[in-house]
Amino acid sequence: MKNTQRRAAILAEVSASQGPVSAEEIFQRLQERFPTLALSTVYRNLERFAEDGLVEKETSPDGVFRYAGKDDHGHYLVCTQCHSRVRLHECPLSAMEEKLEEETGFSIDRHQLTLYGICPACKEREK
Amino acid sequence: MKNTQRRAAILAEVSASQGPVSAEEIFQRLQERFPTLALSTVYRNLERFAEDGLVEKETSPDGVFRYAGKDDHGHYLVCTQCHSRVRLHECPLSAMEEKLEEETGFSIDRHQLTLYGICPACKEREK
DNA sequence: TTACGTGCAAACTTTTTGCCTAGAC
DNA sequence: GTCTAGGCAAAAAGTTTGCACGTAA
Repeated sequence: MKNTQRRAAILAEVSASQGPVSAEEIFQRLQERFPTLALSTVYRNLERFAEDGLVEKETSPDGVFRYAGKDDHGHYLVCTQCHSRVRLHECPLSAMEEKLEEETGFSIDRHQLTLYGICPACKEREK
Repeated sequence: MKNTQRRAAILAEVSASQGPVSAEEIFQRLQERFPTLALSTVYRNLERFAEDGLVEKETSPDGVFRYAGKDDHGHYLVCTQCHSRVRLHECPLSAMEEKLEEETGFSIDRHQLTLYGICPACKEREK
């Protein structure tokens, strides 16, 4: 895998992100630094990273693929209106994972959890 | 909500399915009974059912929307090597969501949870 | 110099929308 | 008879692919 500026920037952007990001989002963020960057390049690289296990590819509830750094273990509560996010400190899954490993035979090493809702500010604004 | 043959058939098809089904899948299954059925009708109805809480809309790991009976809320366990997936019927979050709503002031209405690990077959192969 | 990476445009897939007719109430 | 539902076709939105050129090794 060759080391190009764009490739490095894309990976850095995923890693620096809090929570999963879409190809489009990364594309936007890199527009300034790389005005000629193509969206297809972002897709191709993300796909490659996912294959090589550098990032995790997942589908978010809006139906678009999002990518997350493997070391990103935080869970978020994100507002579906203003996209603000709150990081959660608790994770209810560690207990469950052990039971699931027994039941399924998988070795579980990671999970991705994001909750969606409407934040207090947006609820207020709606009235 | 009017009661039409097609609408009833679509809902019945979701309910009869074990696990989530896509619009396309339902469309295929109803082709024989309703040769003139349009795919857009399937989409419109599924969307409507989801809004009214009759079915649950979810994104499966391949990126397409799938719909499941309301009582069939589930999550996926996916193998990071061969990408095989198992669907789980357990969800530890319903209990947690209520607590989080209190703590954060958000109204939580959905969540996305996927677990990653290595499946039994891949573990075997690794040896 | 060779092969991999990238931009651009076009293709593809899945989902949504508009418009007009058909059918439920 | 009125108003919702549905068929058809086209449009959107997201993602992938082919090709020619650029660039890392």
